[in-house]
Amino acid sequence: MAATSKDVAERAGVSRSAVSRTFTEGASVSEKMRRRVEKAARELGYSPNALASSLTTGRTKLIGLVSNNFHNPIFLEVFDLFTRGLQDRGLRPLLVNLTDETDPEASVQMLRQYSVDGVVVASSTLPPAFAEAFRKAGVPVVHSFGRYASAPSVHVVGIDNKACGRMAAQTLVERGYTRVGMLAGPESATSSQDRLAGFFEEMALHPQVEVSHSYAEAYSFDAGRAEMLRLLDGGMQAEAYFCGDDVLSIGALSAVQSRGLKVPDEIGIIGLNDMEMARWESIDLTTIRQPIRQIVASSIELMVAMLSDPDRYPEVRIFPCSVVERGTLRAPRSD
Amino acid sequence: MAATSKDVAERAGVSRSAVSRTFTEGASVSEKMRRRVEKAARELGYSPNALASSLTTGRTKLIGLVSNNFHNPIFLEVFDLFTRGLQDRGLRPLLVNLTDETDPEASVQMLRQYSVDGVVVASSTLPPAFAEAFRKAGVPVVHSFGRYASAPSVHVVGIDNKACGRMAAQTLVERGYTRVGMLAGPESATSSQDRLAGFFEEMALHPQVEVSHSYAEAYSFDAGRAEMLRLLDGGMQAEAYFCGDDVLSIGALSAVQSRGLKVPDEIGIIGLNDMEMARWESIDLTTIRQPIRQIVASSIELMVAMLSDPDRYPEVRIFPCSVVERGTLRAPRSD
DNA sequence: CCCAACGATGCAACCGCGTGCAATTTCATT
DNA sequence: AATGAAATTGCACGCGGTTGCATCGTTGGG
Repeated sequence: MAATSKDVAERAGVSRSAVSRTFTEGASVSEKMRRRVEKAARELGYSPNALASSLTTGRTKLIGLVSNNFHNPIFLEVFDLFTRGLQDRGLRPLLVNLTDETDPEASVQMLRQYSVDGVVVASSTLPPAFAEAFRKAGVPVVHSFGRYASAPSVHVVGIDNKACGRMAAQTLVERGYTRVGMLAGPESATSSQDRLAGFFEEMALHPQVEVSHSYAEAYSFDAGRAEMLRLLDGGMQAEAYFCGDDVLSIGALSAVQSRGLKVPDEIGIIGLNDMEMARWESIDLTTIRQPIRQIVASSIELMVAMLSDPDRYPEVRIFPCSVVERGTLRAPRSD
Repeated sequence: MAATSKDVAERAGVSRSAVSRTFTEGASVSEKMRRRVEKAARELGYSPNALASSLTTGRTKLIGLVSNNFHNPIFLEVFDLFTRGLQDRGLRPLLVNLTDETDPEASVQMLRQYSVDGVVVASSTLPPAFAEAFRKAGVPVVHSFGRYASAPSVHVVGIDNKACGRMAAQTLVERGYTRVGMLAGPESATSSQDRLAGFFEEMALHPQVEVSHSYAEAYSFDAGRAEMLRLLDGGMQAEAYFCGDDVLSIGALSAVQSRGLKVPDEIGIIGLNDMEMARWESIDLTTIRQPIRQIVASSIELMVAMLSDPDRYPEVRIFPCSVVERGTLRAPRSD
């Protein structure tokens, strides 16, 4: 169906090498030859087969984009940023949706079969071991939104989740809350574990504060709402909650509202992410801002750097987060 | 780096053909040979290079998944469903984000360069011509959420947007509204155009109703909110609005709330999609349900069918929509 | 016991392209 | 105009697999 370099060569009356060279950056071709080949190519609607060429060059420009967060709206933006950023650099994202049923090992093998040049794991819930599996297979990998580790074996770009947990704790303490809780994401998610650890670590410095915690089943509105309803109806209500993610916060707010409680007077909420919805007047969520754009941009930079130097020394890039004050926490004590 | 069939062949003391055959479904290999090859393959961590084999088989199992709706949360679910559905059938989605800056023609060429077996265009806003460009290039294509056409040149799976517009109109008429408006999505989107056309068509049968319309800049919360604010502050307020999509509806609701108006007493809203948020108690949106799962599942079925019969006669699959009654429209007149 | 038929295997060509190398052309220089 | 260097071109091989065809060993039926 599609024209090959042979067809073009014949039509232009030159060798296949010549065709290949006119379509190869920096190859030695005379101006006359190039024009001749390009004319023939145009007439035949030819464009080189990227896969065939990858066989000899060893580069496919395919990047595996693997994630399991297909329910958190924040990841739509993440996918948007990743796909655009990769496209802008001539790279093609091969999307992998890692559900609970899919075998992680199979995904690794699949991406190797397709000879991807690199893999970016975009997930705040997958364990480091997953990204490491790619590294072991010799594939450049960067884990975005991954777990911070002091001695990483793969590139990690994200935030310091523990520090965020502490930050949330400090904020609640400053506001004078004395009975607080953390409504974390799924227990298996590394981000949940770390945020929770930081939260408790900081709270340990404030023994006057009573601390509790529980887990939502997923990073989703519904899970946040369900868990908050359970807490409220169980009569275990704290004065304020740190929710592990904005989606949980917003779900929780809906639950609070359903039970007729006033925010922030009767119950306080602080989230994490600063997703677009957090700004809505009807929500007005106090939250900790995670710099998504920077994380994605930095991940892509790192990936591009690894393509030219696959053995680049593993690096951790942590971006600072900060509290965005809105209306779901009461004002700081002015004592 | 990675082992090749030659390596495996040498190690097992057989020919490369034998290796190829043990990894090819339905090839003639003795049980003894297969075991021998599999052992060597296991020891070397070999798995066949999908790209190299595609060179001779002509199939890559790559499917271009192109969209430009990276801001409507509904599409996160769409991507989730598509990626999982494709994966389950051994197909790999190559994701293409079609922004305003990217040249559509370049995308077509790019996907051809990667020899994708097929393309699914998942977009409610792209014109039919875009999908047709793939067809012209000889690539199987199905346009999901595309424009209904009586004489399609490509496969289209989706809903009858005009009928939805009429359905919304009827619903408002039944509720006794006499001054209504449509808050449509971007003017260039085919779905906007068709929903609007249907809306006006139906309203033409009810001359007692005063009808107006305007466009949001995008299918997004913010755009819906902004446009509704403009309408309210311009004093052009109707009694009820049909919003072209739930995200617009929810943005509009936020605007209505900001201006201190009561829903549904002072202003009514009906949306389209029935996204998860529409069910939230704090939103409780009356809307028209679009059967996303069915549309995606059907699109994938169609794509798979086209892979074995590329010249399959173009087909349009339209799924019925229905009104989901919640709390943002007043009760029907009981006259 | 012989021969036909069939399944298993290897050989070699090919898929579409890149690239080292040698041959050839071009061009500036003397 | 002759000469040497530099630029251009083509040849042939290889990238990792697949597959038609010929060969070879088995098996089964007469």
